[in-house]
Amino acid sequence: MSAIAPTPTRQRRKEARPQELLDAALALFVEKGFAATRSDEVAARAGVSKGTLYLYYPSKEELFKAVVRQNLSTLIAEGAQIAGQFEGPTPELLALLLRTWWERVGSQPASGIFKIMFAEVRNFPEIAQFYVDEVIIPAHQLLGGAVERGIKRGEFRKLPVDDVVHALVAPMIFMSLHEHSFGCCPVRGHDYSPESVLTTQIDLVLKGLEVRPAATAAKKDRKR
Amino acid sequence: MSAIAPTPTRQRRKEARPQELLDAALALFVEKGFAATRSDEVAARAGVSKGTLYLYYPSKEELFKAVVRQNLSTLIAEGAQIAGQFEGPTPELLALLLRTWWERVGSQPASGIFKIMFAEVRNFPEIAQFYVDEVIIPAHQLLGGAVERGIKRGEFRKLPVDDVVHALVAPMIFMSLHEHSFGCCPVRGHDYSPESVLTTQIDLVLKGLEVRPAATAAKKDRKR
Amino acid sequence: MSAIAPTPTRQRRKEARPQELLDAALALFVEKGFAATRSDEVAARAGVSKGTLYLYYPSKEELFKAVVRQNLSTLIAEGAQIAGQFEGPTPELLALLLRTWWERVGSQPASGIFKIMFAEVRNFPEIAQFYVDEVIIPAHQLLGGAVERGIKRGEFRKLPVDDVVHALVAPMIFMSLHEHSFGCCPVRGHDYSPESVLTTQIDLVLKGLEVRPAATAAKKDRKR
Amino acid sequence: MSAIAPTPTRQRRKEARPQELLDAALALFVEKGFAATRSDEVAARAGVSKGTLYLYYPSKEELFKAVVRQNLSTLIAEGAQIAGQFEGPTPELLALLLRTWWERVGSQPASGIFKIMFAEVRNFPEIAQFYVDEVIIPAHQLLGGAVERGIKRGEFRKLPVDDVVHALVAPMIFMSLHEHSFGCCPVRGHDYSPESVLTTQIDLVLKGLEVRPAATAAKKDRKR
DNA sequence: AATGAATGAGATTTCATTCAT
DNA sequence: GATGAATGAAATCTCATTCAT
Repeated sequence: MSAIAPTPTRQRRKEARPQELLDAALALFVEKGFAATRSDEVAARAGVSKGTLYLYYPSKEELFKAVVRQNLSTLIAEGAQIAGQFEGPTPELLALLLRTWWERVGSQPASGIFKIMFAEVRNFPEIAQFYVDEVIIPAHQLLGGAVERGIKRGEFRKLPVDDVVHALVAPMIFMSLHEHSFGCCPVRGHDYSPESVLTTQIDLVLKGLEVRPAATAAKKDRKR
Repeated sequence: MSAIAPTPTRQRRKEARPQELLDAALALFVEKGFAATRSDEVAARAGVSKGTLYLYYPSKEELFKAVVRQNLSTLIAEGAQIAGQFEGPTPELLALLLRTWWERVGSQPASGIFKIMFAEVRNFPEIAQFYVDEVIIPAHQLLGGAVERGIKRGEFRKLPVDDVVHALVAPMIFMSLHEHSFGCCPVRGHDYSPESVLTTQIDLVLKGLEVRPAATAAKKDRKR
Repeated sequence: MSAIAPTPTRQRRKEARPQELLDAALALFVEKGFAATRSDEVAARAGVSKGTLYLYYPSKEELFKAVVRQNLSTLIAEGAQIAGQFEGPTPELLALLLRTWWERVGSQPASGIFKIMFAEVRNFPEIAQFYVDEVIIPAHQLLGGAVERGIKRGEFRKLPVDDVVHALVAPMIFMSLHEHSFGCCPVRGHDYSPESVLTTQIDLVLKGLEVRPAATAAKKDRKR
Repeated sequence: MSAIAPTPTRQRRKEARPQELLDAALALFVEKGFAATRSDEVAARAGVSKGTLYLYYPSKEELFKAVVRQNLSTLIAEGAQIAGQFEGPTPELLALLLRTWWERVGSQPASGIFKIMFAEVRNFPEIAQFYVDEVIIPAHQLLGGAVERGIKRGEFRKLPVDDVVHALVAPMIFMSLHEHSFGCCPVRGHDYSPESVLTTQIDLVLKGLEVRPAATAAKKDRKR
């Protein structure tokens, strides 16, 4: 039909290979962990032979690093997208950031990367620093910025910013971890839909941040 | 001197063996993960030979299960201790529960069990159910009960109990995970002391749960 | 200009290919040995792709044999050149043969073939006989003939011809072997120029062969 | 019978293992070369399993080095023994050194080490230096010393010492190489007994070294 | 009961060889 | 003819497990 000759199969596949291999590896690493995943499994899932895998990544460890890097970049990119030129009230900004994060990251396959990180960083110190620099710090800056904005604008109480960020972030990532670990084995008797957890989490934290005349309960608690 | 002959070293050690082995195994499994931990390392750390390990546990997998089971029991026992016959206002009860949990569990070595669980459950399905039944559900019942108490007594807003529990629990466990993963690689520029995080988390959530006349911000957020 | 069209590059190279491949292979086999030389290295050094190599030689083993055969032929051809219609005194003939051999063979890259032969014949029995028939025997005949000529003409003592040939040949080839093995790693403190070794070797052996009235020392030695 | 309990089989074997493995490895490395020898072959020949080999030597390369070192040390020790307190005429000393070397080294299995060295040194630079320092240099010093002694005592002509040593050594080692390479494939029609070669070599070289009034032939040869 | 030498299945990785383009 | 992506057999090495002492 077209005047352009069709890309030859070989070549088309060759270009797609790295991505196919990384996807296969991500899925398996998330499911079974790094050590328990065999090289041939990754190759098989990507539809190639064992040897081909080593044509693209010189060792299983390098493959692992490539998987982490590729998916972290995505995370970072998402973060940048999410942030930006929001104009309205800060509570709405925070709600938007958390919801968007869940839709774009937390509920996507790439969120498996969190499970991998927690499970394996201690065996890959180079990656630890990488992750801290490229994910944790930017994420904290993004959310920390929003919290500070709320405090400055008098919308939020004056609380330690980093700790608030922790309280915001932890339940989100925790949900991802759960899905990838206990996901298959539902906690019977519990109403555990991410959607609901998310909504309540936002409600709760925003209320907790809200400035009000009577803040007696918190003071008491402070004394410790 | 005493009429009681001193326990011979051999025997004394013999009785302590299982515990020593489990402790060594826990430490290593937490540090390196199940697959990456070698049997001889465990034996060496427990001060016995490889062969001896197999006298007590018939396989590395069984050793792993024993480690998890033993430490889950500990967790459960801790849970029971923490709960109890509290009489005062519910916010104080919740604060007490969270603080006690952190002191007795989260900040202790045994908290490494959380990291193990997330990393390995999918490879040990039998354990998954075990953990759900023995840890997740009891913990949720404990905290869920407290939240419900607060709602019934008119101290807390009516929010979905399970979701509130998630918001309470996640940041706590998340801190444990961090210590065991990125602990060695501090996030420079961030003020991340568990003590501070804990205090803010309690303050934030209790404020979020508090009943007040004007709850406008939350309503707005709900619409989306 | 010329009526003859210039050979197209492709074709010109095509004809040169086998030689280029054999040269590349010889160099690498000499340097690293048969097993440690990778096919792609040979191809790369010859400036072609791995696939092309297999268009010319059906396997690495056949390539090896071709390398040996081709270079053995060279050795043989050299042998023929060296021999010839010499008329003068036999000591001079021998000196000439040894010097010429060193210049034309021993000091040339092709001498690497000796290293290969010693290292690999036992893995390639077909080649062993080939080498014996085509190199060792002709060489021995050539030198043996010269030695016999000397004995017959009364220039040399009556010594076992084959053993004398060994004493003539060994130091020469030994030098080649050294260059290809320890060449890169000079024996400090030793004066080891091939030129000097060669001169002394000729001097020594010719003196040793020389007929003289008093040959007492040698007789004593014989007794043992 | 004896009061001494018999060494338990396990332990007895354990002590013998390194030697058994080194012997097996030497034989196979000499026969097939380093790269072409498979680890399990070595293990099998030593009567143990693959895994056991790695209990004693952490890699095939280390095994190779151990083989070389063990056998070279022997060589050096032998050299030292042989040298020493010889009192008689230098020609007899040289003859003794060469004969003893052949009996104790050249004709023994350990002589296979020479073949290995020539074939593999370029791939193991550390070993190259080791060999030069521990074998080549001591050997040259030993023989060089003897040659110098002869020159000083007026028994030998003044010739470049290092070159003479080369002429002495080369035919001996060359014989070893031959046995290990073409040994299985005799050069028909040639009388090639080591004994005979050795005798002639000694005769020839000692005559060549001998001091005599008329040394015309050598002078002529020098001119070129 | 305790040991640690021995085992061998299994994992990673390499590389000669093939074959679609 | 030429290419180089793909293959998979084979080699090295690891480590959970056994068992003679």
